[in-house]
Amino acid sequence: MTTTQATGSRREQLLATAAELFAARGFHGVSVAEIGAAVGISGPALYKHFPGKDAILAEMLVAISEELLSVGRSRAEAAGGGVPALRALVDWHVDFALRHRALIVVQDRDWESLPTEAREQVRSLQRAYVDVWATELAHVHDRLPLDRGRAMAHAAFGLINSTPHSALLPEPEMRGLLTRMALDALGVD
Amino acid sequence: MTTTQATGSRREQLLATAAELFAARGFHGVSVAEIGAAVGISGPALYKHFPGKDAILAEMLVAISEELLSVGRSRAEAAGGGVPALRALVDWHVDFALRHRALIVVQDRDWESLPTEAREQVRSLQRAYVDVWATELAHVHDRLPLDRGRAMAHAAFGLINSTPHSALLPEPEMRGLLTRMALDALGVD
DNA sequence: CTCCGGGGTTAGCGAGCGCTAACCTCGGAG
DNA sequence: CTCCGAGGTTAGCGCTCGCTAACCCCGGAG
Repeated sequence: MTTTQATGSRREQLLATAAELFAARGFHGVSVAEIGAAVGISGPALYKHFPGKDAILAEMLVAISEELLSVGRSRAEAAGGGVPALRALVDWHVDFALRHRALIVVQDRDWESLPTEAREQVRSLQRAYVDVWATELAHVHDRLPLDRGRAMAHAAFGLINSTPHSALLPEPEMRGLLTRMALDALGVD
Repeated sequence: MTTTQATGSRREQLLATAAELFAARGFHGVSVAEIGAAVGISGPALYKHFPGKDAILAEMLVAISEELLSVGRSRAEAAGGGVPALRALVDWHVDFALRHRALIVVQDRDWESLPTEAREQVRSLQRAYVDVWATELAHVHDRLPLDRGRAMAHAAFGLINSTPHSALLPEPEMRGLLTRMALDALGVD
C-alpha cells in the first residue's frame, strides 16, 4: 500500500484552493484550469483526483454540513440542553464561520450547482442542524412552535454568516460582537 | 413621440423575470436565451432593450441600491433620529426584503459579476446605506465606534436578508419575527 | 532489473455561451 | 400612400468550457 499522505494532501489542497476560488467568483465563474493552476498543476490533471468539477463542490459542501451537524449536536448535548446548549451552539457556529469564511460563502451561494444526490444530502444535513437549534429554542422559550424555532435559527445563521461579507473588525472583537448579537436576537440571557 | 408605456413595460418585464432567474440559478447559470424565452421573445431580441447581459444585472442592482439608500435616509430623517430612526430603518429593510426576495438574493450572490463601473457604484451606495445605520447606532449607543456600528449593521442585514432562504412562516408572522430579532440584536428597546 | 500504476502532460472534441448580422413586419406620422 | 423605425426573427461566429484521449515520467515492490 502506498502512502496516502501525499495523495490526501493534494486532494485537500485542491479542496481548499477551490473553496477560495468559488467563494471569490462563484462556482460557474471558475474553470477547472484555474483551479489546477492555483495548486501548480494544470487543467485536466484534476481528474486524477476527482471525477469532475461538481464532485469538488459536492465533497466540500457535504463535509462542512456533516461537521456542522455532528459537532453542533455533541456540543449541545455536552452542555446539557437549554440556555447553555444555545450558548454552545452560538459559540460553535461563530467559531466555524470565522474559521471557514470561504466555505460559508460557497455554501449559500452555490448550493444550486450541486449534483442532485449531493444536493439532497446537504439539504437533509442542514435541516437536521436547524432542528438541533430549533429544539433547544423550544426548550428555552416555552410554547414556541417548531416552525418558528426553525425560522429563528435561519435568521441567526444569516446574522452570523454575514461575517465573510463585512470583516471590518479584528477577529476577537468580531467574535464577541456576533456572539452577543446572536444571543440577543434569540432571546437568550 | 411614441408611447413609452409598452417599451417601459417590456423592459421592466425583462428586469423582473431576469431577477427571478438569476436568484434561482445564478447570473452565470442563466442564458440570454432563457431570459428571452421567459418573457415570450427569444434570444437576441433582448439586445433591442439592453446593450448586454451585464447591463440587466447592473440596472437592477443599481436601482435597488439607490432605493434602499434614499428611502432609508428619508425614513430615518422623518423619524427624527435615535431609537425611532432605527425602528424605521428596520421596518423599511424588513419590508423591502420580504417584497423583493429575488433581488436580495441576487445582490449578495452575483455582485462580483457586475461590470466594473456598476460594481463601484453599487459598492458606494451600499457603504452609504450602511453608514446611515451606523450613525443612528452611534447616537443610540454612546461611545460606539463607527467600525463597530458598521459591523452591527452588516450583521443585521444578514439576519433580515436570510428570509429568502427560509420562508417557512406566513408573511405577517415572519415580518414580526425578523423585526423583533433585528431590534434585539441591535440592542434597541 | 523489470515493470507498473499513480500522477502528471498536451491536443482536441463537442457543446453552450454572449453577441452580431442580416432580414422581416407592421403601426403610425407626414 | 409612403416610408421608417421599433421590435421582432434566424443564422452563425468566435470563444470558453468541462472533459476525454493518448502519452510520459518515475519511484518503489517483486
